[in-house]
Amino acid sequence: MNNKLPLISDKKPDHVDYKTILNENELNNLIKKISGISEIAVDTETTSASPTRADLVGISLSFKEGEAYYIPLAHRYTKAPKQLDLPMVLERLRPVLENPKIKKVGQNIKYDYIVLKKTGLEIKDMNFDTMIASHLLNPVRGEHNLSHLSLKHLGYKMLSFQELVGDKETIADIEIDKVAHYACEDADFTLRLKNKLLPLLEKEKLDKIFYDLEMPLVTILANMEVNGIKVDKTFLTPLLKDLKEEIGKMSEEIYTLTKERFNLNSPQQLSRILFKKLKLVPAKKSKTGYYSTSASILEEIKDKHPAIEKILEYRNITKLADGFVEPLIKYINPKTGRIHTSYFQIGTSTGRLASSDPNLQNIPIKGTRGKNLRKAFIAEKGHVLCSADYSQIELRIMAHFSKDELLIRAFKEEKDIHKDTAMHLFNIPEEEVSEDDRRKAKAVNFGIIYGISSYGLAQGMGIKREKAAEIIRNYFSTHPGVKKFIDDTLEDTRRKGFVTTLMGRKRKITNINSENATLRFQAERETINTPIQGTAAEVIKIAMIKINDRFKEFQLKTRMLLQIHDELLFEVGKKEIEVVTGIVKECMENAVDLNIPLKISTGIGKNWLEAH
DNA sequence: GCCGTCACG
DNA sequence: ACGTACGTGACGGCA
Repeated sequence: MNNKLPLISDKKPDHVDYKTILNENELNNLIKKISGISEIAVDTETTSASPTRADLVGISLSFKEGEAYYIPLAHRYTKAPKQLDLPMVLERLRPVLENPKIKKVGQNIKYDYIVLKKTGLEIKDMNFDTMIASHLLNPVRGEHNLSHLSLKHLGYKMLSFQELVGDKETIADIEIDKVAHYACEDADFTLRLKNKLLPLLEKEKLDKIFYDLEMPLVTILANMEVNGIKVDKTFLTPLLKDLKEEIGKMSEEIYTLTKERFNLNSPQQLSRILFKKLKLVPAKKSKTGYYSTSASILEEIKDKHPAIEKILEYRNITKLADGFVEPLIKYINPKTGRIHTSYFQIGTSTGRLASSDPNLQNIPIKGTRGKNLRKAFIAEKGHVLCSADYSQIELRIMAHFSKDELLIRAFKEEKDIHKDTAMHLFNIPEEEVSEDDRRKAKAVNFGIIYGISSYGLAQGMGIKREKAAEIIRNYFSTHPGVKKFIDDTLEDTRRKGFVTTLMGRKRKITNINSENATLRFQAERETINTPIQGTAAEVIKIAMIKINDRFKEFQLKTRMLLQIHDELLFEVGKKEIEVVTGIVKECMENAVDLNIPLKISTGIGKNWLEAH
């Protein structure tokens, strides 16, 4: 990395030329200047941090370092000057922003795309997002905002948004002159950053994944957020009422059994009741002074006291009510009747997406009660939901990377992979593999993907560590290809200090040579898991781009709604079901060419439970 | 703000 | 002997 960065300072670039556009004459001059350019940085100022709720306050543009323009549109403080008419400005900017031959540069440009799309303007050719570029260069959390990047790569300390807005409600309440400088800096610095970051991407050979994968994905994610998913409020509201009633009843029953009222939601208080007052014996210690009350611990002492089972069920129901049903109702947009999640493209260190506000990547599917919740996610009238998910994508990728004979053969012959693993692991013929053998083999396969350890496997299988160690030895002797892949990957990473995925995404592994065994083991598991999880993330991203292209090509109305790591969910017009299913299968299974086949399964239904 | 807990892939 | 399965987001409690 470049270690000749300037020290923290208030140094600003010399000779900046920032202008505010307040009348049509100035706008005309700006448009004239823009015609013929090939690249422009765009930044919108808005009233809220959430793009689906935000209103536009102003737009800043820069097409040359040190030169930027701010077009105020909706500043509303007393004595605010008259500003240009929004529809008129949009029509003037449309030939530029919708021109696919002019490259758009932005910092978190998905945000600006959504804000402008709501006004009816669609940015075309989002070419460079400095936030995404920075994350590719170092996939860690929380170091990719504009002020951080400016300091790191340009040596400029920017005025923070907080310093600009102070105690005022929104940016619309701040004087145009102040905002103009801030907004122009945003556009100007974004353009300057692009010029710094592109050579770095090229040097690290990250430009291909940036231009071919991450940037095309921005528009797709933005549209998925704008699409949202329809949620049946009439299903959730009575469900919440029932759950709340049940919670009330259950807590009374528990207090009776424990002969004391306390805050059931407090792990600390619950721990005191169970392990001090009732003198139950926990299986594990805790660091923070009281014994853990987690489900796995309580499961083990379930038959020791009648309250335990009730507490587990209480937890289950409160999790549903407080963690899912209530927030989901709140997140239904009154204008659209739909929930618009937010996708975070730089949210993980492996290249997966993250979903928030609300997180729609962790909607329950396992328990009977939780599963039911998926009935609330429904299709628009005349439509159905179509779900498509990869079968065993991570194990298939492990098979590809390791070239392990048994794994490759199992996938080529479309075997039940866990059953197949059990056969070889326990050396028994197929017809003698019991459900329990299969379950054990499944835990081993999970372990392989996570960077296996005897301790972790023992926990996952509910057996002794020594026994787990023996199973791992067996696995490696029957799967020498996997063993070699793990050894080679670790060796390579110890030398280079980072791991790579199929398309060349890198993750720095800081502690791979640490003296501290705990840190080193953690680093080793990251080393094994990252290429697997990261490549799976790339495969589905490629599929999303291909699917999007085909939908456009065939002018389909089907909308992509959700991505849940190895699953895509679509809202399909009833006439398009067959053609969509075909496209989705073709694009997902042929996203990349590996030495094992990729397989998906699809489902159709009026709600998410039925479709999955 | 951090911790314990728990939902998902 | 060490002591955690990988990657996330979000809740309520507590300091």
